[in-house]
Amino acid sequence: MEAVNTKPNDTPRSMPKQARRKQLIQATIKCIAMNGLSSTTMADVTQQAGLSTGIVNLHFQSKEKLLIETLRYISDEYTEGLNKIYNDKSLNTEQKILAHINFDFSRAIIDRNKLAVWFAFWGETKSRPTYLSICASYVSEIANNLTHLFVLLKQQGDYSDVNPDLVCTCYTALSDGLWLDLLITPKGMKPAQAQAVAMHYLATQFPEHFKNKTEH
Amino acid sequence: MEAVNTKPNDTPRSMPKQARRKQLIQATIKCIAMNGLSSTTMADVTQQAGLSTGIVNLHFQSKEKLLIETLRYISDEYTEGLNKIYNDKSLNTEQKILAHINFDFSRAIIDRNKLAVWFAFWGETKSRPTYLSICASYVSEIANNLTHLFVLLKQQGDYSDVNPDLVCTCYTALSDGLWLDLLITPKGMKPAQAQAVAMHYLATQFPEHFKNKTEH
DNA sequence: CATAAAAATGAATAACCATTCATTGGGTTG
DNA sequence: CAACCCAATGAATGGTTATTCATTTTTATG
Repeated sequence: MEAVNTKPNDTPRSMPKQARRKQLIQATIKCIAMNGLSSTTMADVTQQAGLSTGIVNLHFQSKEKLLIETLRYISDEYTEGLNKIYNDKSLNTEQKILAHINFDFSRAIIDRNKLAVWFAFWGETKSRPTYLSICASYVSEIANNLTHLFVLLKQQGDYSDVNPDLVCTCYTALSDGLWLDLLITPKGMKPAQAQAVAMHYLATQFPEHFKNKTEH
Repeated sequence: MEAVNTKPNDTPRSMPKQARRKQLIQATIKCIAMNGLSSTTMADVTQQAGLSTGIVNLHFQSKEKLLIETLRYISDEYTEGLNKIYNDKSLNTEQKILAHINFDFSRAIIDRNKLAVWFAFWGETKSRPTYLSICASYVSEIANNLTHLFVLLKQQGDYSDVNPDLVCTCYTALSDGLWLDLLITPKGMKPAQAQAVAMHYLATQFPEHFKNKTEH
């Protein structure tokens, strides 16, 4: 999913299947951000992609499947970014947690188009088991990895009162809530400020590591 | 909006206008929770309410206006509940903050039907200025009141390092993020647990007041 | 270069959906 | 109880939308 060339300028027929799917998914993200999930039509998506009417059904069979793949796309982008950090042997525990925060509030992630897509799908999870299971699975994957980092960091300081599970739940919820602020009060909440709030919380739990580190 | 009798069993014609509107809004909430905002139709809503086809247009003019009133309804329910706490002269600052948390995770608020509605509308804010302005206004109203409570509490202990604005932002985001957990991982996250996480954060800021208070 | 395979097109279709409005009938008033 | 008012009804309407598939265009093959 990562390495595929997606320049829509290429002669259309020269694009491999996977790239065309990616192009359509990205068009879908733009349409959901611009018009809302509830009034995103197939015509909107194909027009946004600069392609013809039947193209989505050709590549995804149905609108519903396109939407599922769109959710999977942003989920994967998020978890893959984090997994790269978790698996980076050149980083120690503290650095991995810092990288995690940086990633959570990086350009690619807190892009308001994508935030709108996240919330739109979250709003539908109750009625769509498929959406729910995609969300539930990335949530638990990240929770496992992040909790483990907190377990490791706990051993590196005077942190006997710290509960890694609790900190993971709290940090994750906080991060999601800050995303909401970035989405609905873009004037009032800037990315750097949101990141500082997240850092503030981590500093309450791991002061020896994260006090006075709001800029990294 | 509060005191109106809504029993749909009443002889239909006997219900005052306001009550019929409330009935339709509640039917809308149920439909959004059951089918998602994107596939909630006028027919769904009127059927859910047990009324006839044209009823929504009679009372709300259009579907769009029904949706706006539905968002306003859950916003008002939330802010009115909090304002009652803020204005309760029988509570001191600490008790008001405790009541605030209790309210944030009370049955009426964390009902998954309503959570689904919140997230559905949040997902549409980017494309609907009306939704955005409703959300932005309740957010700022609550932030003002809650920040003020933190300012007052700061004076009641050794809290010179506490930043009330930051704590308000952090608590609010945390609370929203915990709502997401309650929505998408209902098996994993229980209301009492979510409330304990919120309390855990407040205890980091106001330990003299909130340590060992996870059950209230 | 001819031919086959694959990808893309877009007009046509059938289903769906929000809205309208002529009609119905319960409630109120004098 | 008659006459009026107005909430409610639901069949009809016109616009929208997802999906299909016969046709066209491009790429790959020998």
